[in-house]
Amino acid sequence: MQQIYNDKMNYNDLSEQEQIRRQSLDELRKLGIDPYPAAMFPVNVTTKEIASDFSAESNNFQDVAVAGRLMGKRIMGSASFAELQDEKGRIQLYFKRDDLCPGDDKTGYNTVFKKLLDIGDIIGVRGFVFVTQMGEISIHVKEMTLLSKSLKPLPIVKEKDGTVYDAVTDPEFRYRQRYVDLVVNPVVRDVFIKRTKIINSLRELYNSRGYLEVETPVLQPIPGGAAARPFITHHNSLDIPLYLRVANELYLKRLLVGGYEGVYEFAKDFRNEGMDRTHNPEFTVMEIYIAYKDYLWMMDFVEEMLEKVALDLHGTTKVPYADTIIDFKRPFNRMTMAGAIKQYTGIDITGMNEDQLKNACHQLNIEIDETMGKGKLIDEIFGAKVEHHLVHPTFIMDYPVEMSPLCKKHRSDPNLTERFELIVNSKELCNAYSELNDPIDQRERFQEQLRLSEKGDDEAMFIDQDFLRALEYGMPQASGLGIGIDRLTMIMTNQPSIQDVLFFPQMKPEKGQATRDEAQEKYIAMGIPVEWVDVLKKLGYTSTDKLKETKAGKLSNDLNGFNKKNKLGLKGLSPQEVEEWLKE
RNA sequence: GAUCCAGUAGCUCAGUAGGUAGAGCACAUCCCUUUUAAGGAUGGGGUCCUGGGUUCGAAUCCCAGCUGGAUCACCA
Repeated sequence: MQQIYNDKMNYNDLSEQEQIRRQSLDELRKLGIDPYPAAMFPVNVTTKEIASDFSAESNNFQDVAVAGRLMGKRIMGSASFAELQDEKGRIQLYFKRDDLCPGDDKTGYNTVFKKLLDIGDIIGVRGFVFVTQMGEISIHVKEMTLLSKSLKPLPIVKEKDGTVYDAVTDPEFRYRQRYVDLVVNPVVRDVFIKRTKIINSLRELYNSRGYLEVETPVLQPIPGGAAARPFITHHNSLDIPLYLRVANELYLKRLLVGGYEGVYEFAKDFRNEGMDRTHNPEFTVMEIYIAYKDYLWMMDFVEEMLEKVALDLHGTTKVPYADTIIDFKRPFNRMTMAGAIKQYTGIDITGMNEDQLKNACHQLNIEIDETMGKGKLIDEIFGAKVEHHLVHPTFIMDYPVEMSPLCKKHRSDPNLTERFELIVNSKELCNAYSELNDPIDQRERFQEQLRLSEKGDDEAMFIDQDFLRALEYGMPQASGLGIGIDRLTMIMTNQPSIQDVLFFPQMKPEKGQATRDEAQEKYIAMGIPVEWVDVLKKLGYTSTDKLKETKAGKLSNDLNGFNKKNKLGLKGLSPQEVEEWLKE
């Protein structure tokens, strides 16, 4: 045991169950069994294939090899049943002592399987498939190989007739240790399979149209394409600040200038803003730009893609979400921004100037501040009074020009832009434009953003001179679209929180290891032997500063007492030794 | 950022007139020897989130903090 733990403190820190598993590990090695063998295990079938294709009549699957995690063990003397879980599902294993160990030596069953194998261990088995008296398809195991020993006990989740017992539900546990969540909550694994299916479904559609999947920079000198606060970083050899992208729009449009007629990217974007049920600092957006199209064409295309995703995933356009069913059957509802506001507030904002809009906000009890321009005021009204009504897919079109600096002016009203958002479940799911390709207009819009920025809007866009230069060479008319993939996944998989569709949602760092290791060096620098550092921390001397305020006599007493009480077996300390530590 | 709720065994959770910390599953030992979340018996396992305070005595009451969740604000 000592060889496994270079440090006895750590061993004592382990729970009883963890200590027992480490002892089992030791005993396995003594029996000549490598708990982490290198050789491949030749799996020839999955549990799902057996479950769906086995029939007693055809007597198939008579030499199967499956591998997975041991999820349950029921020992009945010389016979045992166990549950094996692989990626696709679970199957029952049947062990019979004399079949597993045909000779005189029954160690393989009595010791290895019954005693040294734990729930959570990864094993491979060979055998034949049969049906038990209870009617359960099972594998009669003739050979078993330990593939990877598990040292931490898994939470035990059991299920009977669709009722789950003791399910792991603590969100913090689930998000921080997603690997455990995935093992014990198969539904969670399924959500992420669906997420990939959604992305594949969209990609198939785009590729079938001949659009090109591309990659553009994540590190950008100017974070353009969206109004959002960026993360900032620094490049050492160039010695310049770089920003993590908030959007990839401006780069994809440069590619239209370059002559590609349809480009798309599934992009991770980063925004240094609040976190909640629908916002994570990094998130995935699909952006696509198609030359010679306009936003009206794009609306039809969005309907086509979302209907396809729903059908590919569910086989129907009707998708259950929370208490309702969202129907992605086309066509979707279409309203203009002004029309929607008029419908839900009775106020017609058409043609209003900034003061009139501020009045309207007062009238509607909407809080505003001095930094807000026309665009932001209208958006406030929409957000406060309209958005929450829009549960089923609804296009909101023709946004005011002030809030859409990258969008072409409306062909029949210069105060509006050719822009739409698709609102589903009261949240923006898609955003699309007839892209602005007039370089002079674009320059003026950027300058307007600059004025907003000077007014105090910290999300206003920067001027990207290279982008303007690209537009001056000429960009074809085009329509562009962004879809929030995380939110789309939430809706399509009926998940209430963005954290449920991200494998590793952003969390506050766990306190512990990292800081502890850093501090350990400080203790050692004081001349304290490594083996005493953990003892000090256990006694509450969590910083070296705290330590220096303590008298050497008391300290050596405390340390020696702890050593004795916990039978650590460390060599006792003299007060003189301890005094040396505290000297500077 | 504001308000509310939660934090007790590996997991799910009980536990207040303040008075020695509990259950189920898991784990260990023994018995049983073809089970279906669960065969039987016995047993081990706890920083009751952390730090203060009140008290003879705090898981429990008070204050502060940490972590998470919910709602709101912010997030075109």
